Amino acid sequence: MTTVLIADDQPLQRFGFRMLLESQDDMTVLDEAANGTEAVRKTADLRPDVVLMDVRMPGLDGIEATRRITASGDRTRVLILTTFDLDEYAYAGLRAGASGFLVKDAQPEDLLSGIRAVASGDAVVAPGLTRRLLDAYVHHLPAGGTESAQPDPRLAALTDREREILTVIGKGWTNTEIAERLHLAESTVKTHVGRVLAKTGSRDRVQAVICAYETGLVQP
Amino acid sequence: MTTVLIADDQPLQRFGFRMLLESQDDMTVLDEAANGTEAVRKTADLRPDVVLMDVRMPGLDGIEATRRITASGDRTRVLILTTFDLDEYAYAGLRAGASGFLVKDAQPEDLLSGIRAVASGDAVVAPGLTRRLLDAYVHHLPAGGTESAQPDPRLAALTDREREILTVIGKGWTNTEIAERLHLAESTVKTHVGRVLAKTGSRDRVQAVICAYETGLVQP
DNA sequence: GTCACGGTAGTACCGGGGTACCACGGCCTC
DNA sequence: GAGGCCGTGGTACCCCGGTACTACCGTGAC
Repeated sequence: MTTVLIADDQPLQRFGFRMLLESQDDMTVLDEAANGTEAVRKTADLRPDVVLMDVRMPGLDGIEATRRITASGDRTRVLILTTFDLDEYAYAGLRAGASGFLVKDAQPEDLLSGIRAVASGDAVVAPGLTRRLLDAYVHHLPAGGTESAQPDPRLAALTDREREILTVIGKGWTNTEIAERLHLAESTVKTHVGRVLAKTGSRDRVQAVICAYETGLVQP
Repeated sequence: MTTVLIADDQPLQRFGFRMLLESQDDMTVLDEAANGTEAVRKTADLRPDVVLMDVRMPGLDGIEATRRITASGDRTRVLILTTFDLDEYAYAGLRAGASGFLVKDAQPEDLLSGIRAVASGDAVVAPGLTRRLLDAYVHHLPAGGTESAQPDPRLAALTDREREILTVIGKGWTNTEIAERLHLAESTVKTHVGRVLAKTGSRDRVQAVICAYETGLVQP
């Protein structure tokens, strides 16, 4: 019997998860949490096998909650769920010690099998992310540079992080949103944005967005 | 007995809604749709009382699907659900003929009562949005009439001048530059820009640029 | 005539964006 | 060890962007 704690700030989402999990006879939902703080506390109290963790939550977010739970030394595994398949969440989540990372796009059966996999000590990553995670980790290695497909010279000077920043600028995120969603200080975001503007020759973020579209970094 | 069609691209979300609705003895879920096209087709086939419509869906989005459903003259009511309380969706959704607009933050009971309200002909709007909607509608009433073969619904409500303004915003011009090059006062430009943002559902000019690219008004 | 609408223009206000700095830790390469 | 790059963070400052509200004029519809 696998015991699960559901951490999500949306009541409807929790309801759906609970219904799904309790329809399985090898799973029990011990409790629910509406934010990261609650998740950490209830995990310490209840010692579930798996915490189903949403990333975006008010107060303490899912990533930081994951970090605290895995740092506590408990054998509780964390399976992170997010609405979007944003790489940054995956990196942060896995670095924080999560055992798995799924997008809410998943089929119910995938979630269930993901929970079972995580409970038994395996790791699980959403299919669409696996390749990009590998790419990113390969890129992290010193040898990595066979990538001659640099599309546009304007992007050549950007570091990985800066390219990432440009991407989310291209999605219309404000500095505050970038800071929140990438777990950075707003001052750091401003530093990055400033460097992106300088390197791409953009006067402001509007021109940076245009640059992102023109270089194909983001697409309509 | 209220019949409902669930339109959402996320299987887990659909599952949650279905479970919630079918736990009520005055509601029946006729079917589910994973995108806007499916939603329109199944609505025409099944004639549900209410369509529970997600905004973000691949292919045809919830707003456009809503427009087609309400334009068909059926008595089917559309209740739009979105993850975020973004005003732009609300404006566009209600302009498209939706009978209600709720955020997924809502309590399950709120969703249920919302469905009942909509089914009985009432309108329902998420509490946090009501005030802002009223404020916006004091200015310009919903645009009626002229929409026909407009490529993108978000541009439908724009006047010629406003479309022109959006185009140059998409070129990265500042308000000052627009004023100079179009021989206008900067205050006039601001007025136009403000209306463009409201009508396209953009929070700021960055999102307006994205809108311009996504609608094809400007191209990379 | 009057009403609605589009285009123009103004004022006032404020918050976020952008800049200019500086600083520190980690890592890699001489 | 020294230097450089990168990512992170901070402070202080200024200005543009966006909003709210008001106003006038011309045109077309009724």
